[in-house]
Amino acid sequence: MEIYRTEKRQRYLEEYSIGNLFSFPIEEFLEVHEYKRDEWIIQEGMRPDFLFYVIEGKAKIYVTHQNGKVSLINFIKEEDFFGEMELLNPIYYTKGIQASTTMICFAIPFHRCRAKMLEDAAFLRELAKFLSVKSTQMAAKYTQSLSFPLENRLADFILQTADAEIYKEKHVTVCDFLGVSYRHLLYVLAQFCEKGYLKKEGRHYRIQQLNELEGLARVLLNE
Amino acid sequence: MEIYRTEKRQRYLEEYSIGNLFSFPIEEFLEVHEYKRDEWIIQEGMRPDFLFYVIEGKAKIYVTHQNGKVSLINFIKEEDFFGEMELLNPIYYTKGIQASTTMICFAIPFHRCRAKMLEDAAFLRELAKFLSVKSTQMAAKYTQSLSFPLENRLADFILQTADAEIYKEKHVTVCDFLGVSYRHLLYVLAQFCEKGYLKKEGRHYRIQQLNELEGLARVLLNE
DNA sequence: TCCAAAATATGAGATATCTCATATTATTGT
DNA sequence: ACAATAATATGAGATATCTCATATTTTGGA
Repeated sequence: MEIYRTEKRQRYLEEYSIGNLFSFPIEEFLEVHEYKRDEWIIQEGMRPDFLFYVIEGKAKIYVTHQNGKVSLINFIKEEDFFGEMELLNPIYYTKGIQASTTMICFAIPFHRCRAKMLEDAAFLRELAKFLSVKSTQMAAKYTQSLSFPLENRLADFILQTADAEIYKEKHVTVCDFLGVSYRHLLYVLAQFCEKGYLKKEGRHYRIQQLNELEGLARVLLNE
Repeated sequence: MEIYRTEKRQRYLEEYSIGNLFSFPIEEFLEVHEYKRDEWIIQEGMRPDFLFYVIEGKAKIYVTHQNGKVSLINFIKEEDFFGEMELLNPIYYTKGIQASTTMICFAIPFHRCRAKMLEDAAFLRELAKFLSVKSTQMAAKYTQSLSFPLENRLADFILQTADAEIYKEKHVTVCDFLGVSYRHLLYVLAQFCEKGYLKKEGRHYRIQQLNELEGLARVLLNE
């Protein structure tokens, strides 16, 4: 982890202003943190000292269950907050946050800003909006996972993450995210290839029949 | 649906004050609504005109999927808000809300109060807290549903809903809530009886081995 | 009071998904 | 450059869960 100082910090403050999210001057309190790929930004079970706002990069939210299974709850991306649970709730079991690319965040120290933030309607409105979307998404994911087999959820995931017809997510990550075993994921990917929806090219997959995948993903839609 | 007027309204305003959730005088705007058991308070896909706050009773949040499957997303109980998604988000697919007991709510009309509420730090702080808990709970339910078989989640549900050692939820409701088929729910209940955890008494079940059920439920714990 | 609808119950067979074992192939740190 | 670790791959057998069919019982409303 690296904390940007002086000019470098200043550059980020100017380029990615979040002043509009607050009705008090926030800049002076902002730290700019950089995390490397795979670095743990927040350890599971530990309380962070900052509210974070993502400027660049992606991260993953993990939780470990008693039986040792790990769930990838969600991805965090540009313009998301994290650490907001700990800002609002004195008691909270903190999830682990791991950078999946190099990540640059604004870090707002609780000890200097908690009171101000909790009094600021502009900020709280943004935060409530963010939380309402988050909660809606989780509810959607929850009901989808109960109502549809992997086939549908995987099709959706492939479409969301594919880049120019190439799908190349790590199987291990996808298993944690979609909550299925490695074995089963490979079965369903193999089915997609058999049916001609995908074509395996080395360690990647090329989308061959977009329509079919869209059809499978579409039934999830609604909310 | 019945709207309480004059004295009856006044009685509820006095007995269940929510003035402390706002920093502006809210009382004058509050309507007091009563809904009968099984009545739909909000129709799926329709936008409500009020933010609701539950005084008495319980309700269920439903969503219908394209394949016709219905999911019971969650229960709403005393002191919960609903309609807050529509307050915050101009675009939102509204879930259906159905009273499961007689329900009495404060209804805060959007057209008179939206602006005030969205400027009120005290209210927004409460709302953000409420949403953060909701989102955390959904995340927990999501990962649990992916990581544990029905056995564990049902044990937890039985313990949470049993009243004086008697479990008597409707199977149909439980299926929608836990996202399993009717058939499978009955299988697992039958197993619990075979193992002696439960004893069937007419249409109810009596808890016989609390410890065993707690053991099954405990592995969900964490967050 | 009676009928239709809802809820409960159970069997049989299918399938979605898991666990475990075992190889092979990348990737990473020293 | 090499060894250790992580990721990919595949088979075989188990189990969690679903679908469909069918019967009985309970319940709400005309």
